[in-house]
Parts: sequence; C-alpha cells; structure tokens
Amino acid sequence: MHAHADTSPLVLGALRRACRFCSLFELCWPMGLDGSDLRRLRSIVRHTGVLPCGNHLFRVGDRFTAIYAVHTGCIKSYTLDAGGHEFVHGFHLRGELLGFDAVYPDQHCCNAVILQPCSVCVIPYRDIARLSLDIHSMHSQLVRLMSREFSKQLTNREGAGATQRIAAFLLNIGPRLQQTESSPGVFRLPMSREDIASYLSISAETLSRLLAKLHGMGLIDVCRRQVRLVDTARLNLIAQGMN
Amino acid sequence: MHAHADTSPLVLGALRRACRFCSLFELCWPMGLDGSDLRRLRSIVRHTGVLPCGNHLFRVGDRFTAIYAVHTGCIKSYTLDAGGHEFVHGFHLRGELLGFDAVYPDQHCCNAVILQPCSVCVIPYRDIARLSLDIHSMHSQLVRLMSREFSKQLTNREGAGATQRIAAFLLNIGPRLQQTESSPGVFRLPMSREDIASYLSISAETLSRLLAKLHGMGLIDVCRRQVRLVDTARLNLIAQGMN
DNA sequence: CGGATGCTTGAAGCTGCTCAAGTGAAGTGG
DNA sequence: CCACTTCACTTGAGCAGCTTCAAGCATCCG
Repeated sequence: MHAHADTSPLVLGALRRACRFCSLFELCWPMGLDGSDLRRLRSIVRHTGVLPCGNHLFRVGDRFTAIYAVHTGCIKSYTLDAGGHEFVHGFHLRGELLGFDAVYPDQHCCNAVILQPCSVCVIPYRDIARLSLDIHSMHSQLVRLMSREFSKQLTNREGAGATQRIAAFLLNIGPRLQQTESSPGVFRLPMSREDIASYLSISAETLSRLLAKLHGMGLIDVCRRQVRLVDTARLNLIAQGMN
Repeated sequence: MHAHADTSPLVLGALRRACRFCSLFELCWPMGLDGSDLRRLRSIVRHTGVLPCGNHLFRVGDRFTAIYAVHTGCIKSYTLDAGGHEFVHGFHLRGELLGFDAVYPDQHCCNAVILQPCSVCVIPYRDIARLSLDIHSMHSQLVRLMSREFSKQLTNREGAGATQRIAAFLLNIGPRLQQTESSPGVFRLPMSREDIASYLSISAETLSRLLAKLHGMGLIDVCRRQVRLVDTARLNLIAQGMN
C-alpha cells in the first residue's frame, strides 16, 4: 500500500509508466521535475489495493484530507436531497480526479461510491500543499487541474432536450471508457440506467425509450450496458441541438 | 485608475474600508498581512471607474489576464450556443468574484456584460501568482476562493421543478442584493425576466406565471423588478422541494 | 428453479413550452 | 405637454415532451 523509499532508475521508470494514463501525470511529470523532486512527490502518494463495489471513498461531511485519482474502475459521486432522493453529480473513470469538492468548506459535500472494482491513488492534500510551496510549477499546475475539473462539470447540463443530453453523454463517456483501441465506439457502461438518468436529470424510463429511439435511427447499438456508437457524426449533430 | 504608491497609514486604512464588503477581503486581509505585504498587494490591484451598462468586461476567447471583483453594480456572465441562443451562467454582485472560468484553458470561456453601472477591482493574475509564491497563506486562500466560486455554481441547477428553482433563486439573490438593512426582504432585481429565465433554464413566460402564482400564495410581492419576500419560511420549504 | 434486480414498454396525465395577443411603463419627437 | 413608439412584462390557449404508474421481460444469483 505504501510507496517504498526506493529511488532506483528502474522504480522511477515504473512510476512513470503507472502515471502515464493518469490525470496526475500532468501534475507530477511534464513540468520538469528532476529525480529529487519526483522522489518527494512519490513519497506522498499512496496506492490503494483493489476496492470492492459498494464501498465509499468518502461521504458528505468527511473531513477533507486528500485528492484521489482513479487508476482503474469507476466511482460515482452523488448527493441525497432532503427527501432522500439520489442526485448523481458525475462518474470518475481511469485517470480522472475527484475530491476537489471539499477544498473550500474543508469537508466533502458529496458522496463517492465505487461502481466497479477500483484502485486509486491517494494524494494527501496537506502534503501536496506543502510540496507546492517549494516546487512553484506544481502550485500553478494544481490550480489549473482544479479549474479543469470544475469546468468539466459546467459544460454538462447545458443542452435542452433529453435526446440531446443523452447523445452528449454517450459521446463524452465513450472515449473515457474505451479500453481497447481495436474496436472504436464500443464500450460497456459501468453504471445503471438509474444512475445515468439521475445524472442527466431525466427519468430512467425516458432514458430507456430514447436509447431505443437512437437505436431505431441507426445511430447506436445498445444491449443492456453494452454500447456501440454507429454514427458518431449524426450523434454529434444531435448533441449540439442540430436536429 | 491606477493605485498610487502612497503607503501612509491613512491610505492603508482607506483600502481596508474599500475592501471590507469585498470577497477579496478574505484573500488579502484576514490572513495576517503586515504593512509591507499589504502594500505589495495594493500595488497590483487596479480600481476601474464606473463602467456603463452594455459594456463587456471580457468575451469568449479573450486571453486570461485577471480576476475581477465587483465593487458596485451587476455583471452577467453568459455564453451563446451554436444557434446563437443565450445561456446565462450567473450574476455577479457587490463583493463577488469572476474570471475564474479562464484559469484552465488560459482564455475566457464565457462573456461578461454589465447590467448595472459597475465599478470593479482588477487583480492581474500573473502578479497575484507571483505574490502568492512569497506569501504562502495567500496561495491557499486563492485556491479556496476558486473552489468556493465553483461550488457556488454547482449548488444551483439542482432542484427539479420550476417553482422550486425560482424560490431558491429569490432566496439566494435577495440577501446579495439587499442594500438597506432597514427593510428586510425588499430588493430590486438588476436583470430582466429573460435573463433570470435563461439562468434557471425555463421560459420567460413560465417565470412570469410562477412569480404570479407565488404572489397569489402570499409568499412574495412583485411589481416589475421590485421584489419583496413576504413569507421566507414557506419559500424555503418550496425551495427545498417540500410542497 | 425461483426470486431479485435491472431494463423495457405501454398508457394517461401534467408540467412547461410555443405562439400570440394584450398591457403598462418609459422614452421620443412634434 | 401629449400622442407615438418601443420595450419589458403579463396573460391566454394549445401542444409536445417528459413523468408517473403499472405491467411485462430478461439477466443474474442463490
């Protein structure tokens, strides 16, 4: 679980590989860290083992201690309203960050539950804040990453119609889920219809119907959670409201 | 327009007063700046004169150069979709910040137009980034302010029904607009129905109708842009979906 | 095999939208 | 100072999209 103090070139190379597909790669690597700085960064990051579905990474009210980077699996962030109704904020996949919601109030304002067996990198915030005092470029990089995470959230929710939002969702999550390069546009959704519907602020029934409609139009293939994007060009037009 | 190099106690006192009702106050004052640091901060902030309605503070694509703090007046941030339809992101009032949208892509991704004659403080980002390298507490404060701005955006858009969102909007913007302490719950909206409707993702007609409904229920008084919150308790219930 | 869960499909109803007309307030020019 | 225009807002009627309730299927798991 804990990173070793080992700093041989071989191990540094292994870390580099491990971070390649990770958002943190942008934080820790390309800004010209030398061996010494990299060692310091490495000493604060912790890798978890595989966490099973249903576990929570954090819950509303938990003290803010760390930023998380998803290494494998899928995490859903959500809140419950006064009536106990679930409201899905987003899905976090391989290479994506979460936990920034807690920076301001110093405690988490959403829950994070594991949808698919998951391993994550844990970056204690105190440590990274301290480190970024020394390594100036890491500071600005941290700010930029935060900003990017939030702007992602904002680009959502825009579109008017339900069909439009569904198309945008599929186009957005497709590439993020794609594991194999061989068959483009084919992926398996890690979340339920209920979750997707909540995320898009529509009912699960409407989602089901409109997926069927998109299939009928020859734009996608859907069987349960298995999806194939057939006509991404037309799907893009719909996602942009051109229909 | 430019701040003077004057650093007499009298002028420092004046600055303190000027920033008292400003979000930047949190950034620049309470973290224990001494006279020297305060002078440095002051040297980078610029105060504009009064800017007339219809002027843009920045537009989509403008290079990211500064964070803005509204001193007086009202600024609307919005984007235009592919069809030229306006989409209002938010309203920025006295003491509130804007411009953080541009941190990540290094260029603004929304427009900011003045709705009511406006004076703003301009904080060049390069300068504040440089300054926060020396003054550590300013760094973390900057991150926290950014985080708070973004989390504000997220708490919006939640509620399901239109009435619910309108109630939440009124309760949110009321205190922010309130100028006089004498008559609580009374304020004058600086933006058109069209703007509010776009912000809440409903039509202007529906907004008009539901404001009339809330008036009929004895919860608010509305005449054009003049608003009075009559029963904030019940309004709160509606805003939370309890109806 | 039987139950549970998740997904699909159908029918009826409601919310909010669009189109359209009407009203009131503020500004313009004679 | 008053008719005229203009703009912002209101109000009405009909319609479309989405939701809700309810039943039917398929898939997974014991």
